[in-house]
Amino acid sequence: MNSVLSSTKSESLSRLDIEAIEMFISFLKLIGLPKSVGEIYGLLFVAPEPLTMDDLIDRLKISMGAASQGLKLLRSVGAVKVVYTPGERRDHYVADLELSKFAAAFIKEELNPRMQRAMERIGRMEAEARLMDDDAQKIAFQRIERLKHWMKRGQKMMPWILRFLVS
Amino acid sequence: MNSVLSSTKSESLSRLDIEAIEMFISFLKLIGLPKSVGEIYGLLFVAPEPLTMDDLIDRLKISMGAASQGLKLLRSVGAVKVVYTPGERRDHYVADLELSKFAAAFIKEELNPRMQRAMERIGRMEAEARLMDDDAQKIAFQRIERLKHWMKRGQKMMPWILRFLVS
DNA sequence: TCTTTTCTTCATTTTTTATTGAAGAATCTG
DNA sequence: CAGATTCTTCAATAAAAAATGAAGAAAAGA
Repeated sequence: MNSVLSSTKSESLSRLDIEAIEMFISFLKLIGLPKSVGEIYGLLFVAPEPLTMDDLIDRLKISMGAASQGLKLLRSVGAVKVVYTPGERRDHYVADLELSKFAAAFIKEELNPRMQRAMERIGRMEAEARLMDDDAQKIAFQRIERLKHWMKRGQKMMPWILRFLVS
Repeated sequence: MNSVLSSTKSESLSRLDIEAIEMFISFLKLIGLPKSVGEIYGLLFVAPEPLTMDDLIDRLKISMGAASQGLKLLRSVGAVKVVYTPGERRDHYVADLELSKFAAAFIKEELNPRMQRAMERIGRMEAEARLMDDDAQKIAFQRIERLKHWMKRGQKMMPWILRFLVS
C-alpha cells in the first residue's frame, strides 16, 4: 500500500508541470490530437516517476474515459510505455522522450494514407480529362501535372524527414 | 451580361471537379482548414476560367459568408488571386497553383509562433527546475534538455523545408 | 470460483468549430 | 448623388469533435 507520504495522488500540478502540459497541448493539437492527450503526455513527460491512470485522472481532473483512451492512443504511437511495477496492482505509465514518435505517427497515419488516396484520385482525374474537348483538356492536364509534381515532391521529402527525425 | 451559353453559373460539378475538391478538403483539413476552404480552393484549382463568388456559392452550395471568409483566408495566404476583369462588376478569382503557399502559411502562422512560445516556456521551466531539490532537479533538467534538443532540431529543419518548398 | 480492483467501451452530454444569412458597408454606374 | 449591386461582418444556428461516466469486461487475489 502507498504510505500517506509517498502517495503521488492528489498532489496538485507544479508550475513546471503546467508549462509542460500547456506546451504539449499546443503542439499535439497541431497534429490533430485532443487536449486531453496533450495533458496526459505533458504530465508524464515531466513526471519523475511512473504514474498510474488514477494519478492522471486525479491531477489533471479528467475523466476515466479520457484517461483510458488517451493512454491507449499514446501507447499506440509509442509515445507512452507501460512499466510493470512488481507488487503494484495498477499499470504504471512513463513517457517515451523520443518526440519524433509523434511526427512519425502523423506521417504514417495521416499524411501517407492521404497521399495514397490522392494518387488514385489523380489517376481518375486523368481519365476524366481525356474525355474533355481539346481546350479544356489542355488546361486540365496542366493542373493535374501540377498536382503530380507536388505529390512527387512530397514523396521525395518524406523519407528525408523521417531519417532526420530518427536522428 | 453573361449570355445564356457562356454563363458558368449553376453548372453542376463534374467528376473532375469533385475529385479535386475532395482531395483539397482532405489535405487542407490536415493543416486545420475548414471544409469550405478546401471546397473553394479545389474548385478554383480545376476551373479553366476565373470564377466569381457567386459561381462558388452556386456550384458548391455554400453560404455567402462561408464564400467570403474562405476567399479572404485563401487570399491572405496567397493561394487565391483576384483577377480584375474589365467590364465585369464582380471580382473574379483564380487559384495560385503554387501549393507550397499552404505549407509556408502553416509554418509561418502555426508552427513558428508555437516554437517561439515554447522557447519562452523552456526558459521558465529552467527557472522552476533550479528551485527543486537535487534529485528532482537532475531529472527535470534531463527532460528540459530533451525539449531543447527537439526545438533545435525543428529550427534547423524548417529553413531547409522552406527552401525545398520554394523549389 | 467468487470478490474486488482496474481498465475499456460507448451512448450521452458538453465544448469547440464551422456555417448560415441578415444587416449594413463598400463599391460601382448612370 | 441616388440606386443598384457586390461584398463583409457577426450573432445565431448547426455540425463536428471531445469529454464524461456508467455498464460491464478483464485481471488479480483470496
